[in-house]
Amino acid sequence: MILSSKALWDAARMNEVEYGIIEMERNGFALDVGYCNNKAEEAQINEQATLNDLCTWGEGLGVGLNWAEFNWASPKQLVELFHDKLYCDPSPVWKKGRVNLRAGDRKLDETALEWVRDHNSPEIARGVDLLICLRRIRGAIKYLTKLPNYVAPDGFVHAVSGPASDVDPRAGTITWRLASKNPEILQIPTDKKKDPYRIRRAFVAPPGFKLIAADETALEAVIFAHVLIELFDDHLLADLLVPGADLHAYNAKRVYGTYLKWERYGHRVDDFPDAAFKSDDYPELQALRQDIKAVWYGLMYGKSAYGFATSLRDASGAPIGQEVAEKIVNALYEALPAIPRYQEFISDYVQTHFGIPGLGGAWCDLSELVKTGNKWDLARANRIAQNYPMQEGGARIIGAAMVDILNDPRLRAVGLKLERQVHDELDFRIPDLRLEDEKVAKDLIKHHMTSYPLKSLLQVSIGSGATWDDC
DNA sequence: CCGAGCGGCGCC
DNA sequence: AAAGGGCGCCGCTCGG
Repeated sequence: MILSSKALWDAARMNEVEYGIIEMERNGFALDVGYCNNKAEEAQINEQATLNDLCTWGEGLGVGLNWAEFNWASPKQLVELFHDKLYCDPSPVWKKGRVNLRAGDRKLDETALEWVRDHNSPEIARGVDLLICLRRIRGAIKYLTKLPNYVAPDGFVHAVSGPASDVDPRAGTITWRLASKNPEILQIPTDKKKDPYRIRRAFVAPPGFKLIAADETALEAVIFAHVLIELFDDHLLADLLVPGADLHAYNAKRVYGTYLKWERYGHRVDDFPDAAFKSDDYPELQALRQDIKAVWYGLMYGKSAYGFATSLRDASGAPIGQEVAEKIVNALYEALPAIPRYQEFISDYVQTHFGIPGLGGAWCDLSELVKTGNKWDLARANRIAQNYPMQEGGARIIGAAMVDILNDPRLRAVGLKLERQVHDELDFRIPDLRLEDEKVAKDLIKHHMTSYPLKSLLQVSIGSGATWDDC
């Protein structure tokens, strides 16, 4: 077993997590209905304008479609338009990987649409941009119009959250993460580019309260670091996840500089200080840091050079290709040798035991996939197993923190209420207090969120404000 | 008319 | 044939 020592410790808490979830659901959260209505109105006006533009664009194409009847939300009609009428080559890529073109698959999600846009005339590109814009607007309208419907008579929204169980109809997951529904508060947009209407500004502190949001820093990476210490006594990753260190800058320097010997701004990439990789003065270094970060998280989810070959782009926007992708992945393995070591360990473990335990001891059964003898099933089992200990571990750690916070008499005394759990984030409301009381509450929250017994260092960033967006 | 299946997309 | 883990919701499509 990898980490069963804490299994009992966690089992004792899982009951309490159930109570914490119920309390959280009962607390609910406040919603600024006026904000939702105003923004919905604004979005609907933009939606109509975009639809008009699309209609005009369509008429200019001369492909003989009935634009009054055309449905821009229909995948079937979009395929007909772009591929049967406009003869655009089908995109080989989509958001989560490659498209199986030989099987006749067609994708027109945003990633695929961008590929179509970049491989066709400016006229077609304009339509693609309008369509992407329309989808963004409609995505926002969905939340802005439906969220107010969930406000209960007590003035709060009470979403449903829960852990996975065959007999439990509540939302939940195999990794013991929570899910949420009615409404789905875990999926509220946070990326400004994707959400110009700032939906999180509608998640407000009720009168007399303030919101606090506390977020575990790089939670799954910290758990991974712990696992590497437990398994191999390898402390390198843990040392890169302490205050002052920058894992992704380290990786960018080692991979692109030390191993690939790339230069930027006339110097080897590894000659720059870590801080340069976050500096607006060096956008090319920022881009390298972003890329290696994408590789990092891709690897965490089982992605391989095959996938990076098309998902990573060079400066001109072209896919980097298999050869460069392999170089980058191999260089990252050299920079952090415990990664391939972990992958081999997990692969062996899964073949021997037909499953994988999480950090907290939950068992993930993979026997169906392993025992078929099919190499693709086995590869899928390996991908699941690579990630499972971290995702399950994250759920346990945040669950334990929830319990400790809810049980803390000092936090109860100041009236702290848990509103949401977003996998590695806990959101609260607290009565408007004297400043020093708020500081005490924040320190206690931080304490409980960093107390899980790991050999690596948990860190928390915490913010407060009048809306979730401010936090 | 309804439900299943799926494409697309938001979050971590 | 397959090459990125875990979710929930909306809209479209199609068959019963």
